[in-house]
Amino acid sequence: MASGDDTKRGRRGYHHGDLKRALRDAARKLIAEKGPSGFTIAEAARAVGVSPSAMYRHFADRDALLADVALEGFREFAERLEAAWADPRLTPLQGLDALGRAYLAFAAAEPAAFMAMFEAGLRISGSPTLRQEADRAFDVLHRAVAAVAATVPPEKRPPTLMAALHIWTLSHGVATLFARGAASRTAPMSPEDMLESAVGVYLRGLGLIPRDEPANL
Amino acid sequence: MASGDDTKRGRRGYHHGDLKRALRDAARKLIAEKGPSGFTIAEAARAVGVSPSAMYRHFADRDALLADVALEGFREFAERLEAAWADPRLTPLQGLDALGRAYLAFAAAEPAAFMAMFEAGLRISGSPTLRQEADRAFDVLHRAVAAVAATVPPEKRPPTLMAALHIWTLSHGVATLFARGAASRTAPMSPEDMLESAVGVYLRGLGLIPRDEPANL
DNA sequence: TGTACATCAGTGAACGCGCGTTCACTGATGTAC
DNA sequence: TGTACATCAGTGAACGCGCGTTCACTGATGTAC
Repeated sequence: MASGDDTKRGRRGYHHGDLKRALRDAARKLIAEKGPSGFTIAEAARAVGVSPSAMYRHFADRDALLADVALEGFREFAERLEAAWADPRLTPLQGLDALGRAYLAFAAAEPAAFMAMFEAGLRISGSPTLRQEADRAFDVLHRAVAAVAATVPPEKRPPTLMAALHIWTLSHGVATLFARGAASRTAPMSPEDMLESAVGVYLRGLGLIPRDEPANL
Repeated sequence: MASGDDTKRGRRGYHHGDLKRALRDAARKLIAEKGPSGFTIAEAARAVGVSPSAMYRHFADRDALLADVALEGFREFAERLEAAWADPRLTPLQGLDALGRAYLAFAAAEPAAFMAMFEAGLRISGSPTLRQEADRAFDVLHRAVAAVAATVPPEKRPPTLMAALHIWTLSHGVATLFARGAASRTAPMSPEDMLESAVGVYLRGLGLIPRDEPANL
């Protein structure tokens, strides 16, 4: 309460307070509206109420800002997936389902981050930090798949890395095709149902769900 | 043979011959190099050896050229899928596998078209022609899935539209994540193997491949 | 508590650039007679 | 076969624009004594 005017949100005269965050947020808003290529430094600066050159105190150049949006995106993405999976009330199967929903929810709620991460031509492997956060997100999925596999006798367990990659593929496919409107045809069901049904069939194929039982989440 | 100098490929003086096609091709080359947003009319015109304003005889504006690249992409895409599926020597299962490979091959061979189709923010449903060609591509997949389903007693057949959408999702996911380098981690197998194994598991889950047999393509 | 000074985080003018699009134009081509 | 004319498919100069980036600068803040 004593920390000063919170209403003005950091803008306190000549010095901004947290310009880096403000620019990143403005960039996200612009990217969400016009795509990664439509975003410009000039416009972001204008939105924040700062001169364009102020950006260079915080980012090397335009690409650096974009990479930062992607990095923050991967962080949030990993956090959301972890949060979805961490719920102790869920069975492994339910947890995996929650993970898929979190994947789609992220793509829908943070389109700018999602685009910066996957559609801006970013070379993820180019940056160790970026790669680390991206791997962290995938590892959650990998662990979830392993947990589901562990519900079955050892000799029946499929290779979990492969299964995790397959389910990642399904999630990403649904997210890009149906949850963000790139599909030509409207699907006859929601993205969430689409992903859940696909993963359900897939897990049956792996023998992780009994053949003739319902998914039983 | 008598049709004039074929070597000069259409450029025959003041009039170009087939400038529309030439511009589209140049655009594809540029898009492949720098992405849909990196492509400019000016550069395409330069590549073709024509003034920038010449474009306006053939396209309403920059977006129209891009949409045309996407449309041509969908046409070629549908043709490739049809060709892959049409091979009469293949069993339905083999045909479906060939379809998946054709999907990946297209994404790899024609990245510019693929980007224009799926990653340029194009509203496919906005244009009937575009939508028609996109649907044509999907219908090939739908028919292939139906053919695979038909190898099984009627009461055991899954809903083919849903299955086709699922497999489309898998194909698109593998294409975007692994065949075009957006993935953070390198997969431990080729995109083709990734897709084939995923579809294999999926089809087992649907009961279209016997549980404990190999895929038997 | 006051002062001098270093550092930090902005400004704003300027730069060169290439873009998409328009316009009146003109050279080339095709056609009617 | 030759000529007049309409149409087509280019030119090239010009436009206004907004961009990313640089630079020397200056106002605000923090700190040492």
